[in-house]
Amino acid sequence: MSDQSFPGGHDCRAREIVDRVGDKWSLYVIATLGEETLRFTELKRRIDGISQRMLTVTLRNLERDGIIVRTMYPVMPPRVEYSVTPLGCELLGAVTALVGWAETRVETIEKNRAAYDERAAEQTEAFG
Amino acid sequence: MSDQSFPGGHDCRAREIVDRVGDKWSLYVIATLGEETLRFTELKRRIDGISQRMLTVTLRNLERDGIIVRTMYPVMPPRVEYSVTPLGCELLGAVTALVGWAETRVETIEKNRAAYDERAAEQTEAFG
DNA sequence: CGGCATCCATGCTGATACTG
DNA sequence: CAGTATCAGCATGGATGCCG
Repeated sequence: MSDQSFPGGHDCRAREIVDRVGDKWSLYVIATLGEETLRFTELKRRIDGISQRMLTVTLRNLERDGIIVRTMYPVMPPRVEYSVTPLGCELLGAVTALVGWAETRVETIEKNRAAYDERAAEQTEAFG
Repeated sequence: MSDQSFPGGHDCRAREIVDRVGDKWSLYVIATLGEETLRFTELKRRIDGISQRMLTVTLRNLERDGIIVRTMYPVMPPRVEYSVTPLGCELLGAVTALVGWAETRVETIEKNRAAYDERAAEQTEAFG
């Protein structure tokens, strides 16, 4: 129990990092930039559904963590490129594993959910 | 672009699953139950900081997905045990990888953040 | 193009109180 | 012990408008 730093919950700093990486958009930004360096607008186009604001916020946070790097070219119109750092590349592996798992298990989980909901409905029907 | 189901964002069902698993407490519940089967109160005690409500909510969601299983013994006082399913065990690997990465990189990331903030402060100082 | 500032809706979350 | 119910606060996130 003492050699496991995670479940015990002592290292809340790791906790914070996982929260950050696991927030609504970070995984997608990381995965998308993991393929190739992209400009802001192109990135936004690829992560469909993300708002400009959230892309900006997510990018800033990841940049601050050193997971991605922002390269600005002082030209008009502005040209800004984002790419993953070596640190971000490490993370990419874990992210891919997690997302890969989710994708292969989508069907199973949706089936589980449907079954669960059905059982719940039966309960309501019987007692509600 | 067509063979990558994740960054393209077509499979929003996987998206939903990742969101669920990546929410505030799920990772911790999964990781903690990954070690051993536990009762509600003991689980709450181990995941320090979680409220009773959030533990219940998180547990229900994970149970619905089939990631954990709930076993209730109809006795007084009530005895309920939670454990991970085989499906949850699969996830455990990815979770462990992600959290493991976060733990080994805590120092690096905090250093990155500090450096970033310092640069930001310099900017403010110079132009603000 | 690549942002930032503002406003506002949503909902996640925690605190509290109550139950079988 | 293992919850449920309710309420309130705050963070998250979207929409809009403006700027270099």
